[in-house]
Amino acid sequence: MGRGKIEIKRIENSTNRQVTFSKRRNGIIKKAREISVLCEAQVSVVIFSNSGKLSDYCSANTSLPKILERYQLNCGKKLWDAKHENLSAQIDRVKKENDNMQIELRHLKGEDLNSLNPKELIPIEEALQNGLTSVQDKQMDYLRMLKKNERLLEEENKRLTYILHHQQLAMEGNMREFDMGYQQKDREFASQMPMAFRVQPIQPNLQENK
Amino acid sequence: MGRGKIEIKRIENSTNRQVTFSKRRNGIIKKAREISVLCEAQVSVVIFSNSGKLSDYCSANTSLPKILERYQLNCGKKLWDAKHENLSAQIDRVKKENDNMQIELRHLKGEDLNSLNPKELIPIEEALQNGLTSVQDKQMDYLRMLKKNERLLEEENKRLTYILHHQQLAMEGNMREFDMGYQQKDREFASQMPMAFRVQPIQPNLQENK
DNA sequence: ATCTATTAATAAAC
DNA sequence: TGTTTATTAATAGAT
Repeated sequence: MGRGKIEIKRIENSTNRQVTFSKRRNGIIKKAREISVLCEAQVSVVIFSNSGKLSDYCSANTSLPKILERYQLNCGKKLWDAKHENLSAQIDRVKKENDNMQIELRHLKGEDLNSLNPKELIPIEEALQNGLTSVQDKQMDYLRMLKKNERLLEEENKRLTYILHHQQLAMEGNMREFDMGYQQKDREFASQMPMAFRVQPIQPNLQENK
Repeated sequence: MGRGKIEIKRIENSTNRQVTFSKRRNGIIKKAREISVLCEAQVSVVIFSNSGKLSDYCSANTSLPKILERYQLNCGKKLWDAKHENLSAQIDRVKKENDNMQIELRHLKGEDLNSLNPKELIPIEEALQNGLTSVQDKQMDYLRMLKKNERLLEEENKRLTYILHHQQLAMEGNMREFDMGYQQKDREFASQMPMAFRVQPIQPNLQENK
């Protein structure tokens, strides 16, 4: 059907192939639509062109998943069950892991101990002892850190109080000597103050382990 | 194309419909084969007749699952993923549960404590204390039970030794008095022995909590 | 199923 | 890509 008869074999001319694909694809989809209407058939057509372009048709009142479901029921072939089984197996695996952890957790919380014999209690007791030691060590660490910060802050406090006191004294002095000129006096005050008591920024390491 | 033109609408005559279905189905599958050869296309056709009969075609060098896989990749539509999504969601849920338990377990075992602040350590410490108390209580239970059984067994031991001793004495007596007839003696011996020392079955309750 | 008149599809050209 | 047209292919109705 066309200007000449063609053999059914790969069309070598790429343009021709592309054109023929387009026409015939439309033809097939038209035929599919027609048979589905004329004969109340459920039809699904999926076509990938040479270049990877997808075309598909599915008769009205149904869907590709429905047709595929019916396909599986009808001929018993598995289309996606392989994946399905993989996922199911994975669920089982993870659930089992879950159960084991659940049991371990319950035991560590002192539940369901009656299902254990005396020998099985020993490693649990050890784990609890170790855990408790670790947690209490960590708490001690925090406590020490807090104490240390407290000490630092107290020292800082003292230092600031001391400086404040001296500044007040100095200001009172300045007030009295106001008539005499004060530039010289200021410089003298600064050089007399010990290094350790000059105001400096300090950063207590409250979060040293973060 | 035929002796007369037909409208594309349901064929009412059932025989006609059946015949037309058969012819057109063959036509579509032939066309599918042709396009796949002429244009190197991948084609899948699935047709269910009105009566439920399945016909299908899939181009050579591929398979329906492969085409469907490609279909999903290509157009993103979900074919069987609705089913899989349930399973995937379930996996995610269980995995998350898993992770949480894992973290809890690690904390109880004294690991990864640096990621916790001091307030978060408190409930963990309490859980460990409670767990430890429970486990040690249970161990004490077992210990008490063992001690109790030991005591019972010791008493039983004494009782059996006592009976054995008396029987030996009696047997020696019997031997000496063998000539005189022993029926009467036997009955006398039995009535003389105190109730408490007659052999009785005893069942130490080694597993009283099972 | 097979036949065949007729319509439909389409290859090649534009 | 879309249209045209000569030709082949598909098929409706009959057998």
